[in-house]
Amino acid sequence: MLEKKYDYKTCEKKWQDFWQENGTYNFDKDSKKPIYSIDTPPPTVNGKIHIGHIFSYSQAEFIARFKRMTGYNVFYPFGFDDNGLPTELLVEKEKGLKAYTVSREEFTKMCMETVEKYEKGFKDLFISMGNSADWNLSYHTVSSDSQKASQESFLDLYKKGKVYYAEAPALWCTKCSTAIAQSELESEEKESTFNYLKFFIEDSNDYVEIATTRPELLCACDCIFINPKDEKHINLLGKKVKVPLYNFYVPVLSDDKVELDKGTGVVMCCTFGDQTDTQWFKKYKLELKVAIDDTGRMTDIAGKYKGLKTREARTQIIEDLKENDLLIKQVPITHQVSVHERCGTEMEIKLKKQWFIKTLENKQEWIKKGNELIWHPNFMKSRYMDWVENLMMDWCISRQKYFGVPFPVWYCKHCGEIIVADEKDLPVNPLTSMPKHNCSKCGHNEFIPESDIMDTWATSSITPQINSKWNIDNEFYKKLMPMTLRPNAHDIIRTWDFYTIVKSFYHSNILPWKEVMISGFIMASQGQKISKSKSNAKNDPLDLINTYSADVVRYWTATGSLGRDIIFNEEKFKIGSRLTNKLFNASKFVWLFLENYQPKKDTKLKPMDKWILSKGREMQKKFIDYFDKYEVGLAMNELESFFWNFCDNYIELVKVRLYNPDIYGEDAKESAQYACYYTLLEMLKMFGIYLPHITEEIYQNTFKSVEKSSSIHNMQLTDLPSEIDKELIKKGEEVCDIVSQIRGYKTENKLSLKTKLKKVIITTKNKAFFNEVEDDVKAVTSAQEIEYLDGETNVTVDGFIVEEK
RNA sequence: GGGAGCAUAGCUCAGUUGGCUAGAGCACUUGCCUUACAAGCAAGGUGUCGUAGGUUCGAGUCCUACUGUUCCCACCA
Repeated sequence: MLEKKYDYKTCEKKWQDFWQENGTYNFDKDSKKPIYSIDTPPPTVNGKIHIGHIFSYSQAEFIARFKRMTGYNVFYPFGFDDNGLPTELLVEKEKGLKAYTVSREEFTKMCMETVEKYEKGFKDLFISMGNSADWNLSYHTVSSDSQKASQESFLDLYKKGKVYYAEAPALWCTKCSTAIAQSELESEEKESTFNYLKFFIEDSNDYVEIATTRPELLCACDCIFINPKDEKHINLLGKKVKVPLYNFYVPVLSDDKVELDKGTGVVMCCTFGDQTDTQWFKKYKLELKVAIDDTGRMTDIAGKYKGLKTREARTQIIEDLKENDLLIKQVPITHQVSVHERCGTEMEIKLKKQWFIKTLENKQEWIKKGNELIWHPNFMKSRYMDWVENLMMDWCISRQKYFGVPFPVWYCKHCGEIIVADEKDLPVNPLTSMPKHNCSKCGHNEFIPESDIMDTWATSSITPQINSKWNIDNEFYKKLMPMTLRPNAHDIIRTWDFYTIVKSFYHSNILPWKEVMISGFIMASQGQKISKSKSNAKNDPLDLINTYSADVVRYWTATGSLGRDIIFNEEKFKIGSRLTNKLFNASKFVWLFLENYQPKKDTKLKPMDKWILSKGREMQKKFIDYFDKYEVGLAMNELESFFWNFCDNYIELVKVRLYNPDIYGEDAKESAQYACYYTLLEMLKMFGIYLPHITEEIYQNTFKSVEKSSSIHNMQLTDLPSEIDKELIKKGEEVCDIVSQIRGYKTENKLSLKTKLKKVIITTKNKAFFNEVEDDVKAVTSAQEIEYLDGETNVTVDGFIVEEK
């Protein structure tokens, strides 16, 4: 028996504990069922989980549940990405210190503690959302196993020549004081100023005008460029010009990349102002002049500006240019600049020795792999393709940071030879251990450890390998790889998806997964992203769970279609609450008539009972079709509208039969019981995907006594016992239509719905069918007599009886 | 500048490979305490399907162009 009211506050916790204790969602290693594996992205441990995470993770979770209920042994691990820059930034913020102010050991310890604290919070939140991951399969990218896998991955690439150590221009964040990768850039619109400067021509009183937004780089100027087709400036070619304030001379060169209509059509080249400068640097073998140090301050070559932050230097230099009559004019502009996604700092370019993974040389392969993958929705593939086609640099994986996976690398102090660790010694920390052999090149035995750590993505990009026990359990690896599905939001296609494809290809020449499912973003009202800075109590996951229940929050995450951004709209939560309330009440009601009922296969069905089964079967098919396309929201729409139809039309039609077997016969009751039993059971299973708590509560108190399965979530979806009979469905709908018209008559006449009608005249072309269901129609409309006419569907009412109270 | 998504009722959105008179919920109006649910039920009005062409017997759906909007990428002199 069900309680009178459903109390989510106690029930949700109760069932969450039950599932954990019973291992309801555990992966069965020995099962014979086909495996469906999900490569769940481990969330970055950098603070709070916001509603966007909940949205994206729930969508994938629905798939896990669906597959579990359709014959698969679901492998659904949940991990945490807890190493690298994001964690360091979090710890620095929390502790109010900078990593370099404490020892490396001490900082690492702080990181580990912080990570543990946050992960507990993350895990609790996902559990309280009813997430059905198998928590026994949890993993951490900073764990020893992950570090080992990550270092193995590095060594494998090293042996295959896919990773190299070189001095090459790399993107640099002066705030985080580390190299970063192209994928970690974000563009931001910024206000800036074009400063038109005078570059005097050697041995002349003439000058050439050059517009620059970065006058602080004057000291790093190597040359100036004109376009070879620039007739106005072509006579400058071969001459030298004097760099303002610094008064050294640089040559005038020409290059096609110079745009005639930008600025003055003449550009200064500094090492490095932007990506074009790095290309010119290589092409013309220019001199390296470093104006900005690792932390964003001016260097020696800046002269009097040394030690100033770049912005301060810029202001000073502009003052000085004005004073020396070298500044012609200033024009304000807005332009898109690349900033570091983690901190918003404008990106610089630095020439330093870094480790790179080759990505540029295999563009064609990345495109091929992208095409082999099945993308849900398909249009998201173009984001991947766009990214691959526009790749400019190899993937820089070394970070000048502290908390992360170390490179298993030393350098010979004598000859500089790179010494890598033996695979059997992994994981290693080169800072605390030494190579086991002398330098293979020069035989010396003094080494300098690599103190950099790896990009966090270098580890995250092998989650399929980590979870499938690559190099640990070969049989298991073969069973799981490639994984079936990678679900993630569209913002990390260029990182997670791309890098994982790169690694799997280099390691094993396979795709890491067969399919990817890309979910959208949650937007605040005006179509703005809900970022951490914009999240508030109104959309805080915990508050929402408290206010509406986890089931309702889950319901909300199933709105919309896959891949599309949706606007956060609280209305959906209210609709979800209504749905759960209705589901509970409908179940309670139906079970008034199902206590001690045992469904019989040979039950003879009345037409409307056949109708609801057939209509339900039709809905099931659509539901499954949508799930096959990963359209979890559209699948739920089908189920939901069927359910309301079941309540408002079907239950109303048969309730009199259920109440009164003495009048309508035991057969009529049994027929309705049969249809109710199966329809409700199947609906509960399907709703269970979205609303696991309330459906479990209902199941445990009702169907379990008959069905015996320990949890509704361990059951299989089964076809309703009926064919899809389109004719029958149509006829049944005509009955509903007639009933609705009769209700309309009562409403118009301000009558109660139970008012008895003297006579109802139904016009239909399906008189025979109406004859069969006459009891139901009479019961639901309180009509005492029904007369039939042949023609298009219509109904008239001939009088009513108002009973005295 | 290149690419992608979206544009349907006041709001949020469905509308499958083209096929009856374009749907749902919310909101709004009116009524109903009906032996599950008043957090309920019933009934009701609401549309140049962004614009302009095209294909077709037939277009919200396919094609072309345009407009608006969001996102991705490039552009940092």
